[in-house]
Amino acid sequence: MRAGSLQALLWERAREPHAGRWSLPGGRLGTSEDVEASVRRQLGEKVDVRGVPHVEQLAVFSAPERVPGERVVATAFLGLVPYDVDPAIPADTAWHPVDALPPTAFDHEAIVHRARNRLRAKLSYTNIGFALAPPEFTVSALRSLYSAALGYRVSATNLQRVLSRRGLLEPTGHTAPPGPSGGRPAALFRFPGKGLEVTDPFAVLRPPGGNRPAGSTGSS
Amino acid sequence: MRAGSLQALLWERAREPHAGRWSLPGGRLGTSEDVEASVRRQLGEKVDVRGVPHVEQLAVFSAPERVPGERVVATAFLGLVPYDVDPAIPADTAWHPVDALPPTAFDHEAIVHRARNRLRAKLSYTNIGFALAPPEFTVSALRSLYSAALGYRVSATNLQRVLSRRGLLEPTGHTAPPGPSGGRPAALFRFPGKGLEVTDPFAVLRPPGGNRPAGSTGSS
DNA sequence: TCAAAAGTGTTAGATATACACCCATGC
DNA sequence: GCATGGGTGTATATCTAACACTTTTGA
Repeated sequence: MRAGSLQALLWERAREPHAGRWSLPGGRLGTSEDVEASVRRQLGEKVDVRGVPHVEQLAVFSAPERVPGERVVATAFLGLVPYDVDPAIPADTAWHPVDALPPTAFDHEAIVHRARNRLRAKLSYTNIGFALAPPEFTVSALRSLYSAALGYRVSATNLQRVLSRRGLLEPTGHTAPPGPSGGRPAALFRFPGKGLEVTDPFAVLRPPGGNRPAGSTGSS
Repeated sequence: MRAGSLQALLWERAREPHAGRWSLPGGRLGTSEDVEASVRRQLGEKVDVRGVPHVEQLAVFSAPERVPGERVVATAFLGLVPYDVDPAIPADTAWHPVDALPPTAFDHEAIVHRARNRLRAKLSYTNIGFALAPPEFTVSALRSLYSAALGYRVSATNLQRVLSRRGLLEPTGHTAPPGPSGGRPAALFRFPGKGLEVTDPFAVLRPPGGNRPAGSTGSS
């Protein structure tokens, strides 16, 4: 997520198969780590990205011919980095807009699009924005973020109201200086939580009584 | 799903490790099949359940010590069978209520609970009920199904209205005969679609315009 | 004083639950 | 006729998008 569009970090393959095409960073699972630990390790070792605020499983891709040669089963992950973080990445890697990917290797385009859909869905009913936003931000910066990720124009007015109602916007008391052409200085906010929370679990078909007890999320 | 409660098909382990405990049906992935094909094959071969209307990936379980001995990575699935189907299952397998499981092997209890949570969520925003209901059903039968799966009392009145609005209830024109104590005969309905569809994708934070084009689901 | 950006008040629409009331059948 | 289960009509509550309007700054 940078420069006003949702972007994915891809790595240009030097060797066959699919030399010259772009692929997602990844690697083999070690014998003493689980898949999430493995993803975080690969991100650190291969593209030097650390401290990713949120990582979650997407799906297993296992079609027998998805990769030439011996069958490879991949567990795909969605990992999110705040838009103000710009890690030093190797020369053969680059960020690419998710809506205009270069030629990709294997089934990695499908994986990226699946990740995008997951992100879009969770922006609506969770606090997942915390993983894409800097520690402090203005509502209009958040509006740009949501617009870029969702693919349609989001109103800052209503975004603030919806997120405030859910307790996802905490004023820090600070303000950001206005731009060169003036304007009222924007208040700065933060996300109160640091982990993923489901904020609107009963979007429809809610249980009777309408009472929504305070802390009732949990995902087993 | 049978006898008024959500149930899972488990298999009693005869051998160590975890002999006597109950485990989910499963097995190794073949070299020429993907994970979904493998799941359907295992269900057919091991517990003689075929034609499962809906199967979906849950998550990968990969903790190094989840199974004694050599590390085993499992891709867990949620599979649903209509409540009127009662396949002939082997002697060492049985249906168990998801809310009162017997001692389970490995991390299978966590997997079952995760599956239950996934089902509960999707009952609210998809047509996943089609996989649990018979071809034709009354609204009150559907009410029992939803109540058992969700764990709270669902009103038949409102269930009918909500599902009708979404186009998920199609009258067949037939009626079911009343019970021995009388009562108005119930109309029979069917689910129009046979595959999973997201019916309420924009529960919150919907895009501007409010126009929800007819066929806009898709999950990549 | 004016333009620009931020933020608030208010309205209207959609969707859901709750509950009262009517319908059709068996005894 | 009356009990029983099925189905509809009608509030009411909640949440959201839309939009007008006010606030605060720089030139």
